[in-house]
Amino acid sequence: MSISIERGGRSAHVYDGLRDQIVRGVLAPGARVVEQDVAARMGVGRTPVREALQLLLTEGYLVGSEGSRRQLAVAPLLEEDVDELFGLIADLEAAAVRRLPALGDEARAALAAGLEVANDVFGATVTRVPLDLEAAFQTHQAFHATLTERLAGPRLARLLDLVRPQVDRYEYVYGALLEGELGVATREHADIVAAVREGDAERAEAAVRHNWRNAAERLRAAFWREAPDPAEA
Amino acid sequence: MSISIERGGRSAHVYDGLRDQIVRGVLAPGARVVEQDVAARMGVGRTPVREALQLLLTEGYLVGSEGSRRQLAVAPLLEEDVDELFGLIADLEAAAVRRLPALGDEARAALAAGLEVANDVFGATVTRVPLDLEAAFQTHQAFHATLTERLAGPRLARLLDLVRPQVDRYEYVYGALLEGELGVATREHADIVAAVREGDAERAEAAVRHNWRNAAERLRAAFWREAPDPAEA
DNA sequence: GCCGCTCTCGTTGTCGACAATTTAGCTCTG
DNA sequence: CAGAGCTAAATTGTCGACAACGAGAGCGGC
Repeated sequence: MSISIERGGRSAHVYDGLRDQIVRGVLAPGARVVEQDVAARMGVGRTPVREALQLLLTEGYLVGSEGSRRQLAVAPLLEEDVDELFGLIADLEAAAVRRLPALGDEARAALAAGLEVANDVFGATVTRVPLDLEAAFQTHQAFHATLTERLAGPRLARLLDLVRPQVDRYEYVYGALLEGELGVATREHADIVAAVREGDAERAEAAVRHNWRNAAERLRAAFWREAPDPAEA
Repeated sequence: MSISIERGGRSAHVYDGLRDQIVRGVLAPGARVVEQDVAARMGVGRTPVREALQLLLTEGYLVGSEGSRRQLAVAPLLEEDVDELFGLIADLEAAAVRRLPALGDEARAALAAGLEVANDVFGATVTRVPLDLEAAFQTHQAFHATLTERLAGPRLARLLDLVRPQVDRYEYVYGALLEGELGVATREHADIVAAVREGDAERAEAAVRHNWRNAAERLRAAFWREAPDPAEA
């Protein structure tokens, strides 16, 4: 799914479990995270936990209290971060899409086809009632993963892996509020697919930016509507 | 040299020491890094070393051999990475500069003034003979740090901190080869300063991209001239 | 009753030891 | 002499223990 530590050690297991719980809100923003508790809960020693925790800290899922002694807590979701975060992911995906001309013709066609399938799956998921939020979340992730996985070089892919799950946190927590508006996202995705198919990098980049800007707008509207001051740890 | 020194833990000490040695080429690309060796050399246990190593791994200074067991080595400097890396730092700085209008008038003036000073210091350093490579390296870092430190939000600043030192590796190793061409960089910086002073975000962004594109070009020329195949771990 | 102090507990930082697994060298055989 | 198998060293993953530091509760003084 994401960066993941690959080697099937306990570190990776702890990391995956904690990250999942954070993204999905099981571990609430602001909740304290204690090494020993996690170790006991996961059935491992403190060393793998420590390793996973450090990774989660550098990736921004956890924040450490200032001081020589780090006190870890789940990073809060702040409205003022939405702009920067969504602007960032837009810039990064735009950078990936800009490399569209570097792809060969048949590779580009394959990419467009893959994107179309991914968007169809996403569209089918979000129109089903009742909405399966988890499925919508995953199929949406799949679309954007498909978009960049063959366009981004290793460094850019790293940054995308770093930023995207943080965006996912916002999308997941507020996904339920956006229920009626997910069809719009499908149409925006279709614009991206069309631009990719034609190999028009400039238009594709614009479509990507448009998509993320609107996503941020939708999200902020939901913020304001539901939770004027959500988590101010 | 960075702000990060005083957060006293042995972890930080090991991290700073190793990163410095990698950026400055003391630890050659491809060199293996063994926990116990580092621990013995730094006079600490393996735990802080392990922590520092993991950080250096996630930041891309080290690469791990594929397999269940991670074998760490200093990441190689490859010519084909130059494009992506410099394109990435250009995108990120451009994203920061794009927020220029969000700054107030007096803050913008202060930024322009600070940049001018930084560029003057850099210019004075690179025209001195013989060239003090270390000083040139640091004053160049200082200019770009000044440019983004008040424009970038925390997330963007994180990504910049992540990418910039990797660019620095290339600049440091090949800085000696660029000796005669550093004056050009000073002029490119002056363009950035002028655009910032006038608050012209678009022109500033273009100047930033121009600067990095040229830097990549200069670097690649040096690569090709001196080392057709430098470090292929 | 409120404020400050102390003391205990909680939590993290660090280390050494042990186990597992890979790697490299060595020997034996064809 | 070459190759395969085996053994030993090297290196990493993991754990439990100990020490240091901070936080919060309880206590005493004002």
